[in-house]
Amino acid sequence: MKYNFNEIEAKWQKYWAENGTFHAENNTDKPKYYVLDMFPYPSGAGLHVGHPLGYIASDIYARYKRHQGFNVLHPQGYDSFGLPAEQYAIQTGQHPAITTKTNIKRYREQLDKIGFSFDWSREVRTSNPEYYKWTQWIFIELFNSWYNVETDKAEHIDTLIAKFEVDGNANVKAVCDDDVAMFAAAEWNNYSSKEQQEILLKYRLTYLAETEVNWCPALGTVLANDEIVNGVSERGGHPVVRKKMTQWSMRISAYAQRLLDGLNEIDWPQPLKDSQTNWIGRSQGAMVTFKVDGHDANIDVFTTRPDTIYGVSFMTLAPEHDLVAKITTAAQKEAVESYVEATAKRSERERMADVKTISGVFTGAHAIHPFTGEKIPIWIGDYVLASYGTGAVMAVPCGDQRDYDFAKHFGLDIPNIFENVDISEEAYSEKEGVKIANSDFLNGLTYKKAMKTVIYEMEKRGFGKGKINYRLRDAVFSRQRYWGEPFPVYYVDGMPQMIDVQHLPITLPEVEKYLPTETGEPPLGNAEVWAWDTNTNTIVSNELVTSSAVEKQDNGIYPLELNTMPGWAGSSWYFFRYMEKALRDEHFASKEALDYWQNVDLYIGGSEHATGHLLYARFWTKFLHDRGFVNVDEPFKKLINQGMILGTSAFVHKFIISYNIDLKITVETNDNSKIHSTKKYKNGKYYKKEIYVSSDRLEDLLDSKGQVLEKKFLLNEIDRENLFKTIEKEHFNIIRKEIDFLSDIEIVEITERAIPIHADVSLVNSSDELDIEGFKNWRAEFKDAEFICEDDGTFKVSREVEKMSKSKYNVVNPDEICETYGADSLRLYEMFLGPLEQAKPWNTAGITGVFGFLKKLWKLYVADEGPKVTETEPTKDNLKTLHKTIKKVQEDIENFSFNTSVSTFMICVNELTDQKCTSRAILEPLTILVSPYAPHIAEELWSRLGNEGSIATVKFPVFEARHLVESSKEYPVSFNGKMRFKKELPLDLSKEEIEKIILEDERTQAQLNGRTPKRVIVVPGKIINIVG
RNA sequence: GCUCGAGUGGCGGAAUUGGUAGACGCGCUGGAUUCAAAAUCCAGUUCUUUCGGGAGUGUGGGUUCGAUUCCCACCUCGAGUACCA
Repeated sequence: MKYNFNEIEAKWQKYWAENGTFHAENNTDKPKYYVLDMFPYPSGAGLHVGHPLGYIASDIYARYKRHQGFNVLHPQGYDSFGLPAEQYAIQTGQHPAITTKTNIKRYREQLDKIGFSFDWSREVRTSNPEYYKWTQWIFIELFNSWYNVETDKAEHIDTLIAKFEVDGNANVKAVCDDDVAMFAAAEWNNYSSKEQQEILLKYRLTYLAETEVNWCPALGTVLANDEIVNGVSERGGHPVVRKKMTQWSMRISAYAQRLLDGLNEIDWPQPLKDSQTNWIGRSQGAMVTFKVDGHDANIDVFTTRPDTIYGVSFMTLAPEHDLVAKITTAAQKEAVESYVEATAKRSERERMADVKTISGVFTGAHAIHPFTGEKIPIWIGDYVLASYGTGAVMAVPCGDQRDYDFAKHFGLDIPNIFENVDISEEAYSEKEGVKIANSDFLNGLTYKKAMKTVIYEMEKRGFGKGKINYRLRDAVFSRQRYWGEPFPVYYVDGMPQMIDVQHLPITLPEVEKYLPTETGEPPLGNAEVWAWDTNTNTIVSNELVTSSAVEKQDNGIYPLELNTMPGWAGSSWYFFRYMEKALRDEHFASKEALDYWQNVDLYIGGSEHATGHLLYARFWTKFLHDRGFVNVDEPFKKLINQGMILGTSAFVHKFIISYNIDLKITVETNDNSKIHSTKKYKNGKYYKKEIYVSSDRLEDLLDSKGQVLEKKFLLNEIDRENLFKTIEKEHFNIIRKEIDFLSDIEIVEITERAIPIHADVSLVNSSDELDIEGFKNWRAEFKDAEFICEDDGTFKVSREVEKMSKSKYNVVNPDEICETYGADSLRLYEMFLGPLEQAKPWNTAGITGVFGFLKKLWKLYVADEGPKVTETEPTKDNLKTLHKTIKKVQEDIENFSFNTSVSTFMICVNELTDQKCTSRAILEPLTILVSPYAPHIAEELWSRLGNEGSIATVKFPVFEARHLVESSKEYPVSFNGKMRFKKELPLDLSKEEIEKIILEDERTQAQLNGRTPKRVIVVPGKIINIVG
């Protein structure tokens, strides 16, 4: 019987679905193991072979853990809110919910074909009200929380109010806005409710504030910092500008230190930890206050080098700094204003692209150096960022290259405060290896000592203090989009109010259009039924809202929030939702479920989420932990980044030869004399011939960019000759017909070039040969294409590795692979390509290797006539092969080295085939070993061996070392470290015995050629090395 | 610029604490089978060679009996980040 993979795979996929084989238990004595894949966004394009890589790896691990006796949770779901569905809705009017549903259906079909062991009974979709009810709930809890620095965790806002009522805010240590005013308990108690709410907003973990945001006009929404790449939007690459807007923000900055510390507790790839560390950007230094001369104003600066304070010779403010307008002198007013205006006009991208140009303007004002009392000029310059620190720097040109360049450019002082350091060429920015000079009480001190001393001194004198600054900004949480979670928020008198939890979910309203309103409000502004009735606690028509200010009456009906939540809202807690299966309406997950499953043991996904999803998910987990809703502090214990699968693009080379011609015309006059003339035929017109040339004929003629090398002919002599014959036939004959008296045609100005064109990879076979007919029929423009082939008549394409994408015609669809080779082949091949973490190119040609392996595996169990497994005792060799394989495969899975275990299986099957093994004692355990990788064939063979039920939870074979014990070893014998020959020797020989035997060997004598060895190194069981 | 990661046959890659470099697979070459093709099977396949051997893991040095593996310097490619005071 043949290996009929299509039949087998369909059969077992059906079996698994019908029997709920992979449903995880919530009540069991088994140890738990939670394997999770990063949340997929169901895009319209469907999956290509690159997408399932991580899913296959996690599936192998999940299946392996089941064989090891674990209760495995391996769920899957969809991050189904998001921009593409909405963009599509804007273009077509199709409701995003419908496209999303269609896309999910397609995803599911594709995933099912690959044979994953997902527990679909726990599926999650972020756009389902049943799910986002709890996203809204978390938002409300964040609103009702503040960050207590003393306890170093989030607490309910009530504990803060209690402190205010008793003590005011003077002694409250909280993470809050910079601009909170001090008040006493009595004042607090006398504030109006609105005043109290305004103050509390400055403390809440999610708060409404006017912030400078990244506004993307093309997308009509704001973007978070991690959604911008190189100054343009990550999706679509549209320009982004700075704009002030009232927005919901998340006080993630409160968690900066804990997010940093937590990295030490988790098993994540170092580059990913590094990028989070960078993003959080902790820097230790001091906050120093400079007085402005002649004004009642201070400039606070943050510096990491307070030890260099005596080197300050000027200050620079960001052009956007609040003080700029106030302190600028009349004489400088015009220059400053035009500079500020010019900077504001420049987009963020321009500013970033142009790092080299130094620009700035003197304000005319001076600051007072806090130690020396000297007057130092205050400048503005766009190298100072408004959004970092205080938007102002104390410039120390001798110690900072940017300050140095600025000073040089504008001719400002560069005092040297380093002992024996030359700063005539550049600043000295090293911290170590130098002593401070010209700095009064800091003279002679090293960096470390000077830091301590100067901070102590500043704190004593009251104009500075030690401070840790973070680059991490609070995260903007509002999006001006339709397809996202609505906020459970309505507004009374401009103040946000939370809707009571019992009335959730607040479901997304229907709208006519998915675009912003004419007045520039977000798409929800188009909804007609989008107001909150506090009497009935229902959503009612907007018309019922009365403006209390105008009509002086309050009917209890208020407008709802028009923004929606960002994409990362739903994905920041979904891993907890999978734990709960039954009572999803009552809680986001039950206490029992949370206690049992804890957190994700293994998380596999791409590194592109380093500073987005993976940071936000950690933030929300820490918050939920602080408030006692979950009992873990980190969501993902171990994380692996799978590498990208790249496409192997195929190129055909279009060779274009173009030329002008001169015509020699002979006119016979009446008197039979002849006039010869030469003229350019149809001025400006030239002839062009396009032809496709097989890539082997182009070799060495193209440079690295695919351009034809100068002055070189692209084609060999014969090809050239043939080509011109064709040209003559096609072009010249036409000309000859048109013009009488033509005596000759001369070709002038020949240009040749070759253009590589992507050909669809499905038109190319494993030997890089193009299916010419297929190519002609592929697109209309190739219908009449002509080809110069190889001598054997084939046409070869050239190959290049690129990102897999539609536009490069190198996308490979997993469905087709499953159809032709089966899901088991796909799974094995994805793993076989190379290490999980590395980027690697896909080339469908190679899949025949693993496909052949599966057929060979099948033949070990099933002969043409029927089953061939016997009850015969296994031989020693059989057992050795099996146990070698058990050992290696187990080690490989535990090290996530899946590519090497596929090789191991191949070796195992090759050996057993050679040994003609038919023994059940060997072949039965082998099915279990293979089952995590190729589950369908494993199930089929397992059942053909007469077993009942699924192989999924059968115990993994146990490795027994005794089967690998050897009595002899084939020693490699090296001379000066180079292996020259091998010799089989018993393993129980002593070093001396080995040395004696080996020196007597005639091959040793031949190698030594009469010399006496200086030394003989014998490592028993390993190697023999003879030196001399 | 800075921070990470990686350089091994024609290609994907293997080599577990320093111990036989190139496992396994693709491709290629030759052969068997076949009317023919596909499929299958067998042999070979790092380079070089006067067929004894010699060289060889990005380059140059070092440590060692022995280095793809450890150390130093450099080159190339990839990823992330970018005026962070």
